[in-house]
Amino acid sequence: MKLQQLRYVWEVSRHGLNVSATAQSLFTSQPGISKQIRLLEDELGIEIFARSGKHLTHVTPAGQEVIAKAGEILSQVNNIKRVAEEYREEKRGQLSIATTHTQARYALPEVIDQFIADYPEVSLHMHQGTPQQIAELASDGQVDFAIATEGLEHFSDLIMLPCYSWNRCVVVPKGHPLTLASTLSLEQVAAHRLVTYVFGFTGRSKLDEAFDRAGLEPRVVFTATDADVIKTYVRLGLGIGIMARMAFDPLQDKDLVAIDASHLFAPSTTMIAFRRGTFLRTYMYDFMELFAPHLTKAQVQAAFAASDQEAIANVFEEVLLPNR
Amino acid sequence: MKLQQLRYVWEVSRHGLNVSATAQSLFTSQPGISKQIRLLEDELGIEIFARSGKHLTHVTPAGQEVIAKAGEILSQVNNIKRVAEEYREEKRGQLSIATTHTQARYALPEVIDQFIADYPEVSLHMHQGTPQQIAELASDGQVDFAIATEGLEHFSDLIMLPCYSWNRCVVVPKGHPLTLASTLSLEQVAAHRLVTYVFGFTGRSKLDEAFDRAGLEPRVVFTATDADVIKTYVRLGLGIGIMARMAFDPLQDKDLVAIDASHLFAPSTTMIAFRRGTFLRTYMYDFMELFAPHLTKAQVQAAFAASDQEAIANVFEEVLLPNR
DNA sequence: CCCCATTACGTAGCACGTAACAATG
DNA sequence: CATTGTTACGTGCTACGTAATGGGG
Repeated sequence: MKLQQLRYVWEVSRHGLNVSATAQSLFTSQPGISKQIRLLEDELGIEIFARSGKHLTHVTPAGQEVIAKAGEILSQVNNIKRVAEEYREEKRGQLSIATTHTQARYALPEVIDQFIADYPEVSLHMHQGTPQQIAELASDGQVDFAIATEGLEHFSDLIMLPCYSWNRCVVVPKGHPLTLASTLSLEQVAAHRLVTYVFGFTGRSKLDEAFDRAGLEPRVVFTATDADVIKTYVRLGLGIGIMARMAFDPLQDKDLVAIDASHLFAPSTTMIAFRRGTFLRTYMYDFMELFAPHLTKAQVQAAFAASDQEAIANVFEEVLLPNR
Repeated sequence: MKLQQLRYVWEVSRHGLNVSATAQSLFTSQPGISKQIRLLEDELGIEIFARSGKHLTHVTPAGQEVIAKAGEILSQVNNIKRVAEEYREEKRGQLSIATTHTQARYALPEVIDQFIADYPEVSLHMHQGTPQQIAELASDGQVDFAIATEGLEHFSDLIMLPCYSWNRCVVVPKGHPLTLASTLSLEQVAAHRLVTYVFGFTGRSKLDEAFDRAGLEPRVVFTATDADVIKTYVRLGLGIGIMARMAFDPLQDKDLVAIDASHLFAPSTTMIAFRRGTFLRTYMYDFMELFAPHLTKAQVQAAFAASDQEAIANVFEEVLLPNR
């Protein structure tokens, strides 16, 4: 059994059982892969892939298990490489983060600014996408961290840690009637046409819940995946905006007014997630701590040891007060 | 990075950093191992072993982590081989069990008898030793199962499952004054000289606890690691025996009398343990179920998923009533 | 008929063994 | 001086690439 054989099997399975495509992506020849897989199958005495004539049709049950374990092995191989990097050059390496617009635009800039000051030799890669895509990237090991508020729950191989809690504000043009109200009520909000996040983005679900519970049916006339677009359409008079409070910039948004709405909606918690069982570099721990000061190396490693999300939640019980 | 390189590093570390000895045990040449380790170190850019002149003195911190991960990988490689065996020939393979005299002599025979009837093609290996040795064998992956009543607790990479609870009897020669007592009391027992298990064997600790709690100081005049020796010395009149009830054989021990003592001591629970993260063959699950009928495949896999021993204990709460 | 996997074959690289060497306790 | 790890060197195996072959949809 060779590591390459395991890698080939794993990659072929990842490429939809297309050996030619796999060969291209690995910059090698396709007969080479075919042969190595055959050799592995011969050595093990089982078929990993079922073939009909000259096509791979599906993965056998035995193959499923072999591939899963091969994945584990390849992941550990990566960990070994990382350990080596860590000891060889502590302050050099790569950091790949996948996140949503909201985080990238409003939460991360100062963190990243500090980080590149601390680690000028670490090359940083940011991927932006939907919460779904973000979670998949982290789960596949293509990025080190996923940062998002929603959509990370359904990946059992991700460890999710709470970073900060936040709430919403209602955004209206200057002089809008709502600015006269002393305290905002859900009914007042529901009376207007709304511009807010697309479902599945940036805590949108908490919003729907609140209206639901109050028996109100909000007239959402426009949805976007980020606050910049929301603000743009509020300016156009399409409706009032509901968005993350941190996305309101008093300097740039002088023509708008943000009205606190934290008493109307349940707070959302932004999470950072990474693959269970991966070795984290020192600078990765430091990045987390920069982003969420309670995520010290010791705390994170405690969460590592915890088996499920419930146990992790217990570890961080007290730090989830809304602060933005 | 090659699997062999990882294997070499792992084995050298297991052999006390003696490359020559490692080479012998692996039936290969020692320059070969030296070279491959060097190549791995070069590829990773770190030293795994610290050298003084021509001797390996100790493992570097980086090496510690690399070796740990290499161990994981080798264990997964083994799992892959097992998966293949499982699908290739479900009813053939090996089963290695490490256990104590008590289990081997009194609890296992009928189980093994049934097992070899069910799986004539599985070659069975029994290792006998102290609870300590047993746990180490299982923890190193040298045996599939460890079966014992004590000494398995301190190995965090072992999953322990409760098999059955049992209690003790007092064994005396026929006609001994204690046979006249209606119900035995601790005081009565403590009045005699005792022959029982060595500390750390077969639930000895529960015995000491009971006397301690009653403020009694038993006169233990002889200790042995197994009941056969205990019975022998009871026959010699050295004292009265306290041992597992199941170790009294009404047929062979006609010259002795067993007096139930389950009301005097807390019950002990015999456990079966195996390494976390190893693939178990179908016949291994079946063996466990033969030994302890509540250990069905589903139950065992539930325990697999549980993170710690507490969680496992919860799974099996109700099956721990003394029954032997 | 195109796409794709397998078979055939030649080559370059490398793992491993033997032998000689060096350093340590 | 015995033990142990490293260097040197030769060889046989094998992984991989190119080219040719064969099956399926």
